[in-house]
Amino acid sequence: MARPYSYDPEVALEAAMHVFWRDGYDLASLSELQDAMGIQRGSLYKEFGSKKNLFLKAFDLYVKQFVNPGITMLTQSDSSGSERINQFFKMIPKHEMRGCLLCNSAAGAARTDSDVHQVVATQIERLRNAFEKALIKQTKDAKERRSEAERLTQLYIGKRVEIRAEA
Amino acid sequence: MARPYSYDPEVALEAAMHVFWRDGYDLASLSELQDAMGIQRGSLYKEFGSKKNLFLKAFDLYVKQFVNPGITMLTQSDSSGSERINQFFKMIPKHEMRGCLLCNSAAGAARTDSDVHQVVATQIERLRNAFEKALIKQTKDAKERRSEAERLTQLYIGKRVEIRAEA
DNA sequence: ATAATTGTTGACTGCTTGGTACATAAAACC
DNA sequence: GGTTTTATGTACCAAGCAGTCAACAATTAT
Repeated sequence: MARPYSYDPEVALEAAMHVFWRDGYDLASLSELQDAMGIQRGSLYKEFGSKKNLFLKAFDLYVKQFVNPGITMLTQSDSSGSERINQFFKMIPKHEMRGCLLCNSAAGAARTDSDVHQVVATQIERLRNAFEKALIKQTKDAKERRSEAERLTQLYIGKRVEIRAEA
Repeated sequence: MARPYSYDPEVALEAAMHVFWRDGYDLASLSELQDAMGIQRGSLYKEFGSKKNLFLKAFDLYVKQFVNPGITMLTQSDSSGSERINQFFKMIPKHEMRGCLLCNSAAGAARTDSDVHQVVATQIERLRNAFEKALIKQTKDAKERRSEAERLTQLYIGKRVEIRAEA
């Protein structure tokens, strides 16, 4: 009963995700976004509402595609916790110029906008909890386990930020 | 033989440093900078040339005021290496919203501009070398020492980025 | 066919940005 | 006191930004 889409919104969203990943929220201009997504500005706003909303949806997609597998790796139980943690850190690409969208956002957009702050904080907390779970057998004391999970989370963020900075 | 300054350039530079520290390079607008520095735009450009140059000078000042003391702490020899490393990490403010200008820049401006990239990379390397020196007695193998210094550097960056993100 | 609905397009708006130009003010030298 | 020198203040500029809007196109229903 109306004109059909000339593009796939999910494909467009994935393209937007990669722009935000590469350039960060602030430096990702709408012109760049619409070029990468292959749509015009009006369509972009009709579908996604605002730049911030587009980012939040792109961030969700990133979580599904890249954060969740890492968390699964840390929390699955078919190998020892320390082995899973090792595996997790080995998975970090050594020359990924884009870094990690979660870490990039923590260092960037999350500071300016409280909605972005919230979703970023939530994912960092998920990661911390995943580390904590992976440590449950080898570190019996709950407080110590928590602080070790915090350290591992910080180490992960630091690695990704540094690799990105030096790339 | 000419009109004297109505302000102290060093005081103004320090004010600029705090703006860059709080807001980051991109979000620090010239309007904010000139307000904080208490000077007008013409004077700012006559004295500092460009926003980037002002940042580079402010960054130098930050290194003198905040990075060098940390490096001294790590490399002075009146206590054991592990004690100095502990001391270094304990020195990190637990609720510093601004984080660390070096780490913030590594995650931000350093990616866009190659001059900024260079000065940031240099300071990160200094920090890494300072950790390495602090480890010299307890870690005999040079390769292992190097990689442990890398880990400590990444942990430091991650801590400061995370503290800033969650503040 | 025609009407109704909804996606598409691209020009347009108002705003902010970093940077510049120029008239003016304040000092020192002669 | 006039000249020179350099800082100050401000109006201005082009470019880029996020976001809007109205004409247009493509489909379905009647």
